[in-house]
Amino acid sequence: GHERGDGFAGAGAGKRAEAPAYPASERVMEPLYRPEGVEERWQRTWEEEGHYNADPDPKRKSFAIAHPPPNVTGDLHLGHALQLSLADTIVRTRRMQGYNVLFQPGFDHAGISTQNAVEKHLAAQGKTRQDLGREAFVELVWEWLREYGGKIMFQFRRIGASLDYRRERFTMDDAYVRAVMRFFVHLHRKGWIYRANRIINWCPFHQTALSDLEVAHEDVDDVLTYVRYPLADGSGSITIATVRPATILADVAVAVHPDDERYREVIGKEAIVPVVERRVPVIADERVERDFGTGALKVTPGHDPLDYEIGRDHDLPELTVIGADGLMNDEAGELAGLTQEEADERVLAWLKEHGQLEKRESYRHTVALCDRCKTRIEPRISLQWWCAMDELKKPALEALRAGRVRYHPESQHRFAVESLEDAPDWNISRQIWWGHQLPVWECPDGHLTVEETEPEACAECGSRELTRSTDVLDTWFSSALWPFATLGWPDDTDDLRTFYPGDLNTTARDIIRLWENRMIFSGLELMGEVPFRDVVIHSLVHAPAGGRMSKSLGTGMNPLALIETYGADATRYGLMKMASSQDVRFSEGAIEEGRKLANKLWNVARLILQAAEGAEPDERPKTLEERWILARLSQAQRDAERLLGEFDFSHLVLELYRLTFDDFCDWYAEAIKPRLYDGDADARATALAALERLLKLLHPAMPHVTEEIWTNLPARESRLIVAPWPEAGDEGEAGALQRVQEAAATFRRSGVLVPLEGEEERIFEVVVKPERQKANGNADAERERLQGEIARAEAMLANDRFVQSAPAAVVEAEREKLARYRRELDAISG
RNA sequence: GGGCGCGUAGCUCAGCGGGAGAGCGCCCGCUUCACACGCGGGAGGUCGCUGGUUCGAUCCCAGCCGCGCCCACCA
Repeated sequence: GHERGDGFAGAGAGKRAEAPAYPASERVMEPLYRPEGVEERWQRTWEEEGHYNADPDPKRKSFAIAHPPPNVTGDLHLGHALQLSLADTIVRTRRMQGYNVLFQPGFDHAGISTQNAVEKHLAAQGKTRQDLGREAFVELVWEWLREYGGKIMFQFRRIGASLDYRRERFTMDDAYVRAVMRFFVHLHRKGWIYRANRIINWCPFHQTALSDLEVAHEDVDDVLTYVRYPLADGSGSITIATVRPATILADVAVAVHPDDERYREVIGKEAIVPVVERRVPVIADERVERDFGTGALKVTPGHDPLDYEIGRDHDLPELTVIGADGLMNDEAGELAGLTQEEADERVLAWLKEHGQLEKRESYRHTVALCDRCKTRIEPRISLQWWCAMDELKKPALEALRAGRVRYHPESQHRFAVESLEDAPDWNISRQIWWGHQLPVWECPDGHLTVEETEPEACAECGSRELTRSTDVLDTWFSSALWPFATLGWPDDTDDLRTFYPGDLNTTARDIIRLWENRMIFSGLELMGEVPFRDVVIHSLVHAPAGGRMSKSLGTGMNPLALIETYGADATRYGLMKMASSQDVRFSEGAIEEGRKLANKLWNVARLILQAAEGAEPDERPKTLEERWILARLSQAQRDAERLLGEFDFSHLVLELYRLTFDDFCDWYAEAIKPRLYDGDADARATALAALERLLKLLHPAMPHVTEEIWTNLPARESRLIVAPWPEAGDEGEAGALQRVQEAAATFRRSGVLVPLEGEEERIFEVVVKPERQKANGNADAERERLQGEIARAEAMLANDRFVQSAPAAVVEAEREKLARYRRELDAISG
């Protein structure tokens, strides 16, 4: 019963509208490029014309990205926007290169996270989920999804992400639920899913078990209490240190390190636990830290993970004095019903009264918190479902080690491998209300039957009185299936055959263990192949002042607001520019830069289009600057392809900026201006061809402005979004490129004309502006600089050790530099 | 405690063995028909610190100092 969100009014999924009427002639190209309206129009048009659609086609090579499904309750944040920008840039390039591209959208039900959001909302009305009851609560969550799901897809569309929105999937869709059930049953039949009573992370607020990965850690100021435990034989006492006096009631031993000289005599004796006056053994265990506190540890297997381990190994009983709600339970005797803090006070009072409180000191340490609600985690022994990892992770590790999945940057690869190697069995059951209920049925005799759908009778005793487990699955259990459950698995579908395995996954570092590794092992187990070849770990964008961006801290930033101000193209550009190292501070300037690039493109297009009315593009260069710009475009294309292959988006975008500003506008456009004004047909034709190439290169990163310009080009019957990516260009004019670039560099530095040997000098005549001539006034300073350079180069070349040991090319380059400096100096002086 | 990453111009960041860079900001000059959201010019840096390797180090190595993120059962 999930109604799909519809981002645009009237832009129904898959509805194909008539081609929109935006004839070029009716469009006025104003001097200032304004993205408002333009972007939405193209987003709608592309979608309506079906350019985002991915349909199985055996004749074409396919390219697929299953985009990470966001949490339905969340707003689009900068991380999403960045992720979408990166992936969409690749996707659009592949589409132009002729691939049958699937960019898969959808949502994650995000179990505890969603439940937490809805509970917060209820709390604001003074209600709890218990007030509603499970059924009504789950219905309320669905209502939320209907409200927010559409919002998020609207935001995805608004950044220009070319996802196939017809294929929107949700991890709670009926078909998806079926896949999740199949996965559970599959693993259970293999014997890899089992039920066990162990100490787990328990959130007293959500009243559920959590996996280790859902636990956050935080430093807090606490108090370390030193407590004397008398020895039963009256031979003295042993002092332990604890931050949780209330748990003393559940102590079952005191442990010391076997090699600790101080306690040699005590091992094997009995100590008397305060308050409850229980006699417990003093045991030796190597896991006790001699340097901490007194070196003696109170052992409380019921309430501490380490103590639990020690207790198991020493066959100690497991006592429990704290209940599921975090309050003291009936076992705590007269403290029952108290909060832990209250119980702490009572225990401390008892200790003081009996002279067993040695001292208290302030102590800063890290505590475990529920990642969602920040409630202190209560380690608790509890019966939960587990997924054994030993067999499951083997093929995944093999695939990672063999490079069948590669992480970018490579440094993350080792982390992925190591964290998978270390992955312990996975606690997959949760006691929350929102999620996939376990496909486990219990009869009155306690037999469990595991089936994908409700069985008629207990598999063991035939009883027909079956109750379904109320536990739900860890949300990542279902996310693990995303790359293929979205394509119809467990059925054998055309979609699966066409688009699985996919190519790429983009994600942040903190998701590697939660998601990436799990998609890899489940893909291998169920599909027999890894779900993607490459994983791009993108930057984490921090607040401008540093630190995490977070709505609760007030340091969040809404990408939609940026899009409103700067446009989606500029926002995409800016985010990619920022995506350099692993953590990066948000800089609005980067987005402003993107806006200027869009405006620059717009204006150089105006120049060419105004002058080239009626011309046809012709990519046959006649002059030096034409040969040069076409070679330069080819070079830029090669660089762009390489950078995309390396997933180096920040350099890609830098390269596009330089290409546009420095080379296309400042040099090429300036150079051809006089010919353009003169009505030179060749100049117009080549300019149109060059502009087309430029637009194609820029389209994946900045789709809207480029498409908008494209429609204004003469005789454009196809959309830029599906225009063929240029053939790897001819760079035969690399010589011209180098000559012009060199001259350009020289020219810029010195403001002096340097004639090109054997070339027309016209290019410089046309480029020269009055201001540049004036720059000659600066010749003294320039002369001085050149003289310095010459002296430096001469000294270097006079250094025998340099000449003999430096690579020949380096020495040669230095000679050339010296010659050039001398030429330049002559030019100024001469 | 472990892992990853970062300290380069006022700010955000490129560069990572042979001339210290970009964008923004700042200063100067330009409203001539693509763009003043522009163009040209300029100031501004012991490239975190200390050692080492090298003919030569911002770049490689080691050690410090500072910062961020992730992980971690010292109660």
